[in-house]
Formats: sequence, C-alpha cells, structure tokens
Amino acid sequence: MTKARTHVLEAVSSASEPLSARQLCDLFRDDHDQATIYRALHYLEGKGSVESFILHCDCHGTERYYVARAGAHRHWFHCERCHRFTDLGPCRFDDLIGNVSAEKRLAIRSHTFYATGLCGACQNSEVDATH
Amino acid sequence: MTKARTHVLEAVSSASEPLSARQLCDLFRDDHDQATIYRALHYLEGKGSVESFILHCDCHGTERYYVARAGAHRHWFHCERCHRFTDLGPCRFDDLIGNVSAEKRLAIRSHTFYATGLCGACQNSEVDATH
DNA sequence: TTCTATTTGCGAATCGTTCGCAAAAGATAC
DNA sequence: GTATCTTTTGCGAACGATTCGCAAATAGAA
Repeated sequence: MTKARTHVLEAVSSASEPLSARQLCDLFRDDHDQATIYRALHYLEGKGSVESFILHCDCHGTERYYVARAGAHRHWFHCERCHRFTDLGPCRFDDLIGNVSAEKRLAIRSHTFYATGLCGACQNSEVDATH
Repeated sequence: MTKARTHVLEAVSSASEPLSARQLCDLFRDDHDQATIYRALHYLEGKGSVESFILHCDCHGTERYYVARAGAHRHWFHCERCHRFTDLGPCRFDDLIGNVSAEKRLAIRSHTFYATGLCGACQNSEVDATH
C-alpha cells in the first residue's frame, strides 16, 4: 500500500461518519492531489476496504460518501438541518430483499439505503426556533 | 401548467421505468431546452407530482431518475447488464423504518432505496455467455 | 386586451469527477 | 545497493450533469 492509499484508508476507517471525497481532499490538501484521493478511493472500493453511496443535500450538493467496510453492511441517516450522519446499525433488510428477489427473479448483488430528516438535536431546536 | 411542464409530467407518468433527465432532454430535443427540462423536473418534484433518486451505473454514469408519484412509494431494481429497471412494488420498509427512527430518536422524512444486480433475463444469458 | 408575473431559450458557468502525460516512487532481480 | 521495470502520483486540462443570468416569449389576472 502506498502512502496516499494508506492515508485515505486510515481517515475513512477512523471516521465516525461517512466522509465525502471533498472532505478527504480538504483533509489531505497539503499531502495529496485530488486526483490521487479519488484514485485511492476507487482502489480501496475495488479491493473491498471501503464502500460508498451517493447522497444529495442542499448544503453540500451531490457527493459520494465513503465508509470503511468492517463487519456488517450498515446504513446511515442524514440530518437535513445539521448535515451530520447517524449510524442506523447493521442492515435489517436482508429478509425483505431475499423475498423480493425471489418474487421478481432478480439476482440482487447490492443495495443502497439511506434515510433523511431531522436528528434528535435538530428536532428540539426546530421547536424552539421561530423561523 | 405550461406546455413544457405538461410534456415532462406526461412523459414521466406514462413511462414504465424511471427516466433520467438526459432521456427526457433527448425525448424533447426539438421542443424544449435542457434547462427547461431540469426546471420542469424541479417544479414537479416540489409540487409532489414526481420523485427522484440518484443512481450510478457504469453505462450511463451518475444520473438522477424520475418517477411519477402515484399511489404508494415504490422502489426499483436496476440491472447492471441491460440497465433496465424492475419495479419492486410498494415500499415494505415502513415498519423497519418506524422501529429504527424510534430507537435512534430520528424524525425520518424520506428514505431512498434501490437494489442492483442481474435481472432474470440477464442471469440466463450470463450462464450461456463465455466472457 | 392590456398589464404583470412567470417561464422559456440560449449560452456560459459551475460542480464533482476523471483523463493524459511526464515525473516520482515502489517492486524486483542482481 | 544499484539497475531495471511497473505502478502510482501530481498537474492541468477535460468531462458530464446540472445550474445560472438575462433578455425574449408566454401565461394568467383584471
């Protein structure tokens, strides 16, 4: 593993939320070019060390977010107000996906899920706020 | 409703699969500018007439796909080989989403799900194919 | 029908991401 | 450790999808 790939994997693995390519580019602004970051992410995803999903939010636009692939497949919630992610825990959709793939005769290889709305903290502050 | 918006809504409503902005631009190449198509889609989505999701496929890149909002929220499967969509039917995730939002104290306002893999037809042709 | 607000077409700009190429860094054999 | 070959990197330019700004065209209200 090269230095760039090691740096990117460490950053994604130690993060508590999905990180966007942009965040990683910012993080390593002085050390690596953005093309290198993108290439490292592709390499790591091909190797199975990280996985990603595309999410749009008003604040950050449409970006791909990366998480380390450790243990079970997980899904995430994204708060529309504070733009932080909440871990929804290990995937609970396996049974439903098994059912639907059998019904429709599909060989489902992967799936993407995420939820958006307001996190606990932001629900409270919305109540207070007068806007 | 203006002509452009009517055309776009009719196209999305009568399609049997999600349509990308690009497909709609191609379809109305002679009648409407692409900016108009995009603006019509935003308008219709804001009004609740259509909904969309972002999906990446090797063949068509990263694009937003639009479906009419008629009846229950639905999810889609996308075949990696023929790039056609299969309707997975009405959303079956409501209970699971209700559980997880209660557990994590989240106000989930929307969710996105899609699955990818091989459709029935493409599973068969993969068996035959020698590549 | 006239007036006003809204929408459209056009071209250029933007954003996230990827490319091509020459230089730098790794890996391999001696 | 050095020569050699392969892979990766940095840079800048290009790319595809989408959005912008503005003047002209159209829709809707009076």
